[in-house]
Amino acid sequence: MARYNFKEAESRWQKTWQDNKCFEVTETPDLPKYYVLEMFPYPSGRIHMGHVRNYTLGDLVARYKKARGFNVLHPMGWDAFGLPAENAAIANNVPPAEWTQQNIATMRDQLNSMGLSYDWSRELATCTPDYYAHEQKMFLDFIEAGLAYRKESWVNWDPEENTVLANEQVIEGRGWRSGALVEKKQLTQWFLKITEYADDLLNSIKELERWPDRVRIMQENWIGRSEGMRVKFQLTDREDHLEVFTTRADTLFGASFCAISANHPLAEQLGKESEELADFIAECNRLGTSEAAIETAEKQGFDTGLAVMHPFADDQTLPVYVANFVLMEYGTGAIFGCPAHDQRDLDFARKYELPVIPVVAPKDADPKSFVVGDVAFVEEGIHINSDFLDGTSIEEAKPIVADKLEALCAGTREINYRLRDWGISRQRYWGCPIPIINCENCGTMPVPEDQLPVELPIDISFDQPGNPLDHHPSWKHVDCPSCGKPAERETDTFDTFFESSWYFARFCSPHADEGLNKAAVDYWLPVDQYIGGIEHAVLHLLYSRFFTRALQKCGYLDVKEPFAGLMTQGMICHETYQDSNGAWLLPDAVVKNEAGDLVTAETGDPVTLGRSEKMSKSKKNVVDPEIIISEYGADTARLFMLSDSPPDRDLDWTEAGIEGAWRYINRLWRMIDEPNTSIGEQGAAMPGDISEDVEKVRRNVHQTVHAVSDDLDKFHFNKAVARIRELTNALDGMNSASAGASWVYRDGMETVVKLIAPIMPHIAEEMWQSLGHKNYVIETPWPGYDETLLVEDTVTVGVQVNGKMRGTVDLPKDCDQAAAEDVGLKLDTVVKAIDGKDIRKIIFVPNRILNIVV
RNA sequence: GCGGGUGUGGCGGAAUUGGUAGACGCGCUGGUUUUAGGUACCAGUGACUUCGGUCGUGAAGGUUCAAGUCCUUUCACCCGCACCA
Repeated sequence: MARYNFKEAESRWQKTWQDNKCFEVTETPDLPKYYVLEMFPYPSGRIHMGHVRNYTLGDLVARYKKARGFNVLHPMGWDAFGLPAENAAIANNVPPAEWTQQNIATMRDQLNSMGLSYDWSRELATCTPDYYAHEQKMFLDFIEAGLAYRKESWVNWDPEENTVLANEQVIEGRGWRSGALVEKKQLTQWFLKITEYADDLLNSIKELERWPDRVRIMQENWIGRSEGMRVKFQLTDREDHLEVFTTRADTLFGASFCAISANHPLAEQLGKESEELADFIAECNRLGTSEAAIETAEKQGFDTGLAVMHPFADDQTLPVYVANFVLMEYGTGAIFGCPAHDQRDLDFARKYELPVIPVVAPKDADPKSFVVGDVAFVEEGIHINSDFLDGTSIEEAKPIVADKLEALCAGTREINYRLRDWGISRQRYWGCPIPIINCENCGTMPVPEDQLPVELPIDISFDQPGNPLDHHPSWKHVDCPSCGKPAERETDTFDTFFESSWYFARFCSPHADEGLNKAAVDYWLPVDQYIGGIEHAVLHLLYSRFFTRALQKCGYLDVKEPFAGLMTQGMICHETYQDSNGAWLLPDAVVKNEAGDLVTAETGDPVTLGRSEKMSKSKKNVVDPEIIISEYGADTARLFMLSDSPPDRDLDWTEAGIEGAWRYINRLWRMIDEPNTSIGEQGAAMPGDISEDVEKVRRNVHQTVHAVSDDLDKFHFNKAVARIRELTNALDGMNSASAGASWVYRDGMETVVKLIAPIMPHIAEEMWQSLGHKNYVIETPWPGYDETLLVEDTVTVGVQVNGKMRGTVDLPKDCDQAAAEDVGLKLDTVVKAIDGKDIRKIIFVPNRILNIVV
């Protein structure tokens, strides 16, 4: 028997597809289009299992839709700007451009070895001027359209390296390389006005019907629309007042303090007068800029000594604190604290011994005795201790307070968003230069269009800390485009989310001089199916949605939503291993000894098995896809990726699972190479005499096509695989010599080949050829099915007594209750369970269940 | 802290609208062929059992003739949080 030679076959088919340009497409208006896109990778060096899963999913969809007659656009490119290239440059002294290009070359080869159906003629890399030139133009158009502006904003600052740090570079409040305490520092940066679209982005989420609910909810929460009040608190002994945003103005009578952010103008002003306060502010600024760090830090405050008047009671004053949990970015950067009904405020009040006055009590509670302990009362209730609000519910109270505050000119209704404008300036080298020139006389000048692109210089050095663009000898020195006097280029670059916010559009016309060719973009967009990691649920996807709107406003394209369908895949997990010293071990370094215990391959020392976790370099629980592909082939890897877990769930990588996939592929091959039933002639008519058993298999073929099509449409890929396996089990088990069997076997095998083609394209082509076909599977349409063969004429119905299963009966389909009772009541097990008791009721659900209640 | 998600045999997972829990695969057990081998094939495989049955979908309640599925409470784990991509 000839074993299936995957190595030879896979590279041969990959070459065939490429040589024949099988996946290159053009706009064809009379064909239905389908744009399937996987999130393009950052060229980190080698592909990892997450990529393999992502691209296998995309390829399956692309090939399936092609078989169903769509004109499928399926491109691939490289998200090539980013921090790792700079880190590599510093660590290994390789220029980022070179490092990136090498990685792209390696990863392109790796992707090709997976047999993915990409139109490589559309490949792009975001680090090439040919790509980023267009986004510089877009940015200038955004400024023109009022969608981009400059303002001061906070960054993580490493005082030792004199450099800005990313959140991931801040480890426990210290710089990852220097170990210096990180500070917050203010810089002037560019922002895109995503908040201008806050309502539109929020409302349109409803229309994204083919997006997972959880992503939609996450985006809704991220935008965080809240209706509330901006309330004025008059400062005592001062002219000015404090403005506070709140969604719970109804709890104003329970206010016991006000707190402002350490970065609030008032805090800064007071900090100049008090050294102690300045120290406290500095301490807050060491917390880092991430929301998680701020919210989880212990609540701390500093009493400014100032007080404000309660808007409803002149005689009542509240102390004003500077607090580390108040964010300047949200609302007005100031809050009023109502400890009884907000846990953070309560923690704070207990710490600083501030009064806790309950103003909402549960319906059945006694207003006089109701107290709040260490848990804030945040549920629905009735107002107490609240003057004119007493007795009202929260929802009733809100408009009453709002009217009152507005009447007193002490507050206004306001809608606030958690969403902040998108800061796009990065103090980094390896990114797209921001096309701006700063002139002492003329100010901030856009680079004139005829001077675009502003190219990133390649001759840079990382010898000194900070941004290489800043210390490049000549790059930043230019003449002002307006007055001609010496000026300086902006040395910041764009956030790399900038590139990924429009690449899906560039793929439609990857070589167009104008960037986005209107006709091409109109034809292909939106992306019909976008596939990628759940980790991008908010930022990348929200930025892209905003960017598309901005591009629409500037006349680049005519769609509002870039991605009509979205599928988010789960992560790849693997068991973890540690040696006796607690050091992590690669799966390769672990073997089973004779006793069946896990030991290190090298020394035989015992190994501790940890639970399966997301594959990560730090825990070494990684498997290199390249090794898997060379050992088992791309089809095996692809099959395994689709077999067990549904796409949106985490997937456990196991050696045994891969072996199972590999065995199945060999079995498929054997079913053509050494079939149990002889394979009927190609194109022969169906013989008239087909035995009952064989007819059953024939039905199975049609039922499988129906079920698999349905599963693929719903992205239930693991179920589709299971159903195909069931059909192959049936075909393999036929083992008959009749003419009818041979005909059904060929029909079945041809169907199997077509069904597996999107999953295991190489062996599908190979089998197709072995079945005597001269064309390619990728050119054949998806199989159809005969409706009349889908329904069985008998069904198995469960028989229960008092809801407990007691047996099953085979009944003609759609038979009536009397017929079912006839058989069901005679079952031994049923008779026994009834035990002579009176039958009170019989419930019958046709074709499903017969339940006898006694 | 806030937000989101997951939980079913030894394991990954199936299970239309509430209607035969465990499809398909992995692993394991026994057997056959005798394969140099991780191959192939057949049978079995939720737990307990006095072999009559009984119990089983993270836990505890509830609704129902009937609950993995609906409701309430609760536990555990995972992910995101704006300069990683």
